[in-house]
Amino acid sequence: MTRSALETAVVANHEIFMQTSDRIETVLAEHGLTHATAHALWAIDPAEAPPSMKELASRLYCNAPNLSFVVNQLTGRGFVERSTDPTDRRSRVVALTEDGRRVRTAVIEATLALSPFAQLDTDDLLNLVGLLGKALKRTAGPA
Amino acid sequence: MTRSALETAVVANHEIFMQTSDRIETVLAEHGLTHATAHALWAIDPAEAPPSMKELASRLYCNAPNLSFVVNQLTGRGFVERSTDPTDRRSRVVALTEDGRRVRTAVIEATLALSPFAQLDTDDLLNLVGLLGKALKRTAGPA
DNA sequence: GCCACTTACTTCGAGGTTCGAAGAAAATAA
DNA sequence: TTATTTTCTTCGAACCTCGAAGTAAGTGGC
Repeated sequence: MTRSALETAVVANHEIFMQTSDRIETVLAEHGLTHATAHALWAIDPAEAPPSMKELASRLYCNAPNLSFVVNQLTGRGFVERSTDPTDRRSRVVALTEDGRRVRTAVIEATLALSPFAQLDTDDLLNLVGLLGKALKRTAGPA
Repeated sequence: MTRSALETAVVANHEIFMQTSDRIETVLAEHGLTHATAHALWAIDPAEAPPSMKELASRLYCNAPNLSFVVNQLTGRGFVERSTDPTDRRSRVVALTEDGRRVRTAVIEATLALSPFAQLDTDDLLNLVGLLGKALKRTAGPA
């Protein structure tokens, strides 16, 4: 029996992720980042309101203690700053510094350049984005 | 400026991988596996000749010491067996045990069932497989 | 206002994972 | 035979992740 289309897709998605992670390692190291810290940095969109720790942990699929550890490292590097949310003083919001914005942009650009997806032409990319979005949409159930 | 199709695709690829990893955690734990050991188990196809440690490390994008550690765990669980390659006695080949084959199948089935891709219909899946394969093919350069 | 409860986060300590360096064993080549 | 290369393992350090416990702040009942 030959491998199903579903299995092939899952394996290919995994493989593309692993290849991308592997290739950006050098770039991350140049900025003093690891995969965990780079992922967190990426997840903070400077165009949006700074997320709380809780929100960020959910985006990264990690728990609160782990996120505290990661954000401490980013703070130490001067890439993010914590502050207390004035509307709920239990919450800490995490905002990019100017350095953080710069490094985040550099990491994203390097990742896009090294991704296997960079080889696809515009039509294929749009097609792909549609399919990946469809897969994610169906399972995103609002809470 | 809005996000490019390339960036959207890369983010979606990452997100699908994270969601899948997150969802199979319970199943892996039931079999005494972690992500690292499950990935290694998956990478050993019982239909092919057992890979050497070197070959397996390359598939997993990890280095030799790390793979030794992971294979030790799988060996402890009784899922794989090491033996010396008779054609090159420096090499150790890693083969699935009967238990290993059974658990590998269970892990793959659970993963496929929980993957966001499971929501796509056959046409979309075939289309997706074509696009992912295209992205991988162009960058696979033979060493 | 006071008290119990819940929520958001941090610290701590343990365990899991990854990796570079060094070393053992076997193949290769001169 | 001897030097070199290849494959793998062990060791030790650093990093990552998580459960448990603790702190601070919001919420609701009275």
